[in-house]
Amino acid sequence: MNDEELDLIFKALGDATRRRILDLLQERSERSLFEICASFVAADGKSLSRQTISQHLDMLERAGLITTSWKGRTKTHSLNVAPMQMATNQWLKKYL
Amino acid sequence: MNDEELDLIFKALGDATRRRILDLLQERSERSLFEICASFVAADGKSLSRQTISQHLDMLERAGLITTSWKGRTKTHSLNVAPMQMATNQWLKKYL
DNA sequence: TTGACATGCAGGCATTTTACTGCATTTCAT
DNA sequence: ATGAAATGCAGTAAAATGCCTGCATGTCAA
Repeated sequence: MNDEELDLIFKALGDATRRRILDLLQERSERSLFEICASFVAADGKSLSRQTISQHLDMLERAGLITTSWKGRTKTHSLNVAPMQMATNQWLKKYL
Repeated sequence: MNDEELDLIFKALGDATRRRILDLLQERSERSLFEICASFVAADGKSLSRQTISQHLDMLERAGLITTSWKGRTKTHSLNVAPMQMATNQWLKKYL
């Protein structure tokens, strides 16, 4: 876990939309991009464009916080908590 | 602890320079801007300008991660771990 | 009181981030 | 085989970030 990885993880967590996506995936993983968009609309009507959500998902994936796999023409996104746990154990822990 | 505060905290942590400043202040608090600059040079020779460090300190202060007080013509910076603890307890904890 | 010390403020510039629109590609179902 | 469904890719624009330089302000010490 080097500085660049910690940067990616904390930057990914530094946006309310991305934190909400993680919260969604913790409730239930294996969600498609469309399902995630729909959940945003359902929750508060304030919808972001599909491409915007997709970019957030890319950033979460680059940080290792989600994993993806293709099922036919849909790509499913799942939560991966390992980076948060590593960032906590290897850096944040000393402040807690 | 609302979304904006969590944004500020995680964004502040998403930069290696700022994490290093926090690490420095945990070793010993009540450091001036000049002391912090000097510690950076001493550690690896790779120095950032005084104003750049000052901007990082501003961001850390906006996130509540450091507190400041004036002693004559020097401003001392001290660590405040409360925001990290709150962010952990109120959001991050569920993933650990 | 004057000069050096510590910091603040303003502005510039390149890069990144966040949002969008429009078009292309792949895959499934009819 | 054709159309709809799910996603990807490219490009744009505004805002934020990270770095810098130069000048101004306030404070202590000789």
